[in-house]
Amino acid sequence: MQRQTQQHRAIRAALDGAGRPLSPQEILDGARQRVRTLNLATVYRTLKRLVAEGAVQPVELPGEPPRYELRSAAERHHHHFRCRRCNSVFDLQGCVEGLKRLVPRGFRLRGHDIVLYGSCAACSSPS
Amino acid sequence: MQRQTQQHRAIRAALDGAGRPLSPQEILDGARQRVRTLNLATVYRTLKRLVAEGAVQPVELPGEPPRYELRSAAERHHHHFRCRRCNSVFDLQGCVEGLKRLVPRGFRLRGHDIVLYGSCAACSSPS
DNA sequence: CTAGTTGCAAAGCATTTGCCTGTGG
DNA sequence: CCACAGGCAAATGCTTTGCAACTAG
Repeated sequence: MQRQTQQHRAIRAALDGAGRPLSPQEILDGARQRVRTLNLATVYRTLKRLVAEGAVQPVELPGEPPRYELRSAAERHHHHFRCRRCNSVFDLQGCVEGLKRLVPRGFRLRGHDIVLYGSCAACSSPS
Repeated sequence: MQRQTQQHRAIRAALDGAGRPLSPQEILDGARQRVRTLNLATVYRTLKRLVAEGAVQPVELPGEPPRYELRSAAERHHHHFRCRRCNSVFDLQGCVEGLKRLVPRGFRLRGHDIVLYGSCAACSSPS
């Protein structure tokens, strides 16, 4: 059964407030503003439970540790953009067509991941 | 400068003989048949050099540890297909258009990864 | 109350690095 | 020769786990 602890709430709040996939460390940083004593281990344990119960969705990019986002923000089919400067990951809407063309004869296509790389708005603007 | 050590040769041979992307541990296992004393650290160091000089290409799929393949097998821009049944990874030729449409205003697009999932020819055919 | 949660520290793993020995050219 | 490469072990960095203390219900 799921207890309503302040840590638990702080972690959900951090994910909710971000609006983009966060790493466990980023979640810790965000959630600590509400619960000073929050521990990284607790973040991992809580994430595990949230993922198991479907409230949170892991976002895995090639060659990188997993990030996490609220399921509500990931309800629809979407992909991700990673900024090579600040390393943040952003949700993208929409998708592309023509993926079937890439599949060799005899293969059955069931799903796909698309990750775009570049620099985000903040990092692109000459501040 | 690149020395022609037996370890170096054994690692290249292992990659060459496999014909598919290998994990560092798989490379160690394969190359040890030629050089018994070969060390995992050496595999990592050698891979790093081979990647740096462009002889080897890392293959990173979401949520999985990196694998490595000889560049000759990955010459052109390409993407990957991972079979969810046998877990094999296949090279795909070609690419898709319309990726720019996904990018939010102000973002700069520099590159992308596409991974398709499904079942390969062997796993799709009712054997 | 009391079972589920948390904090802390230690344990795990995969990968990297320091350092001294070995060897290719 | 001798600088680069390799072996070994210790050091990382990220994630998980053991355990005693704590707290939500």
